[in-house]
Amino acid sequence: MNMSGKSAYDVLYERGFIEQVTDEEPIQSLLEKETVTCYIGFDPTAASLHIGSLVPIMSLVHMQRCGHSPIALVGGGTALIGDPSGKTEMRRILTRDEIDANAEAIKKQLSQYLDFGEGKALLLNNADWLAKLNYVEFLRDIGRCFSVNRMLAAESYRIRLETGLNFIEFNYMLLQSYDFYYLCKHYGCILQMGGNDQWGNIVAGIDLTRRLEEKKIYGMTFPLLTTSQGHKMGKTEKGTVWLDAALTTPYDYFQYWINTEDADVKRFLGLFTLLPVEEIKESEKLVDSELNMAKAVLAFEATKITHGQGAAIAAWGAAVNNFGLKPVSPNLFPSSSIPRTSADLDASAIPTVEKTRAELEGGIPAFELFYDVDLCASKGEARRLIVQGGAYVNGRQVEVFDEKIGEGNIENSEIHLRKGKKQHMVIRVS
RNA sequence: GGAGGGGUUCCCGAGUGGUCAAAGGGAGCAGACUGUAAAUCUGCCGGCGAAGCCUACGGAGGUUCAAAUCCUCCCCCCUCCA
Repeated sequence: MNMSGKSAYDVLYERGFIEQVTDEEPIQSLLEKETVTCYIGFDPTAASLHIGSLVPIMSLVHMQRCGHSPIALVGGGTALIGDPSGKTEMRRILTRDEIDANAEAIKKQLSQYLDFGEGKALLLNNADWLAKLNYVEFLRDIGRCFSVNRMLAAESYRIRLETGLNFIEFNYMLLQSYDFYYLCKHYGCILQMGGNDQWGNIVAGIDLTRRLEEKKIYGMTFPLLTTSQGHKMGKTEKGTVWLDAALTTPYDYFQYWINTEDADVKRFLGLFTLLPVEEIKESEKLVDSELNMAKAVLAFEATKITHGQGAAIAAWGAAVNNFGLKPVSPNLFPSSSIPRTSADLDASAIPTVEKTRAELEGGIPAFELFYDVDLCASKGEARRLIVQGGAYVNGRQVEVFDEKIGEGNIENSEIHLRKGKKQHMVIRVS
């Protein structure tokens, strides 16, 4: 229970986290009355999590805030196998070293969201127990509890049966089930949560634990997010939106969220911010372009959670500067710490490259410059951009593809480049 | 192990000797319209400052003036049989 008197179940439910639960009533009362240890697995298949993992992360945050005891399980062991759920193709099998390195990085990342202080939350790696398993013993003790018939009926496998599924992937379910059993036995974990594609794996773990321990445990899944347009979350022109500031800058992260489609704003505020639901409901009254204020708050709060208040303010400042973002009125989202005036503007988050005066001497053809500062992936693309009228220098459209940009364009030691309406780049001249 | 079908550009997918940087769709980029939204319409969509050249149709060789297309070997995937 948190201060508001809401149980974790209520919180998760009203914020839109819950897609399916194994047993609604028992889970509700459990979360109301006891300190529940729950877990979610995170795949260390990359060195950073991306926003696809944000729903699970936020769910653990809420669990912790409500006084429960989350376990974030890094799947160092299961990643050696590769989860086939929701995939149409087998994924590349990573080496042990790659996975270990990724697991380490992900641990650090999760620490930004959850307090792993003594007794508050745990961060475990299933390689610690899975890697030690003995094949024959495992088959005898665990394998015998699984019905191949039932496994084949699982949604996650059925899709793959059409294109092919090999034995290593087929075993993934057993290992994840074993994780749940292991965490239940050794850590008292009785609830596993995850994306809805994990339903089959979660249920299998519950069955296994019932058979081995005669203990009833539970599962909860989250909706798999797509935007209202059915697009996958977290993909932009620059690729995946990562949680690591080195891979996706706070500025780009902020931009990703502020570009949320109208229809998704309310849902996303519930899932990706910690603002009270009552305030989020208020935002329903916003119509048309007023909705952009709610988007600004969403972007600000989401950036704050991942990158901190300072980075969020800087990203917001850059948005005010570049896009004329309007301040959010004080009576909207009173809990948000978004700046309400542009008085103390900090635009330092605009992407910047450094150049010396000497480099600009004589001028650089515009298309080369756009390529050089990474606004365009190739010179050809830069040429097309300019020809199509999408390139700007200090707000002025570039008309000739090889127009020389140089000292003459420096204003206040800066040259401001823009690609289309949204992508800005400042050249700071020293 | 045997028989058959496949592996094409970011993804799906057409192409089966020159007209192929490769149809079509999706994604993406830009423009118009807007509200940094959606929808719609238009243009673009391998690289190189033009001609032209280079790189690309699983991998390695070969045939040919010419190969994504034909031949040989290899790798991988699927289906049926064992």
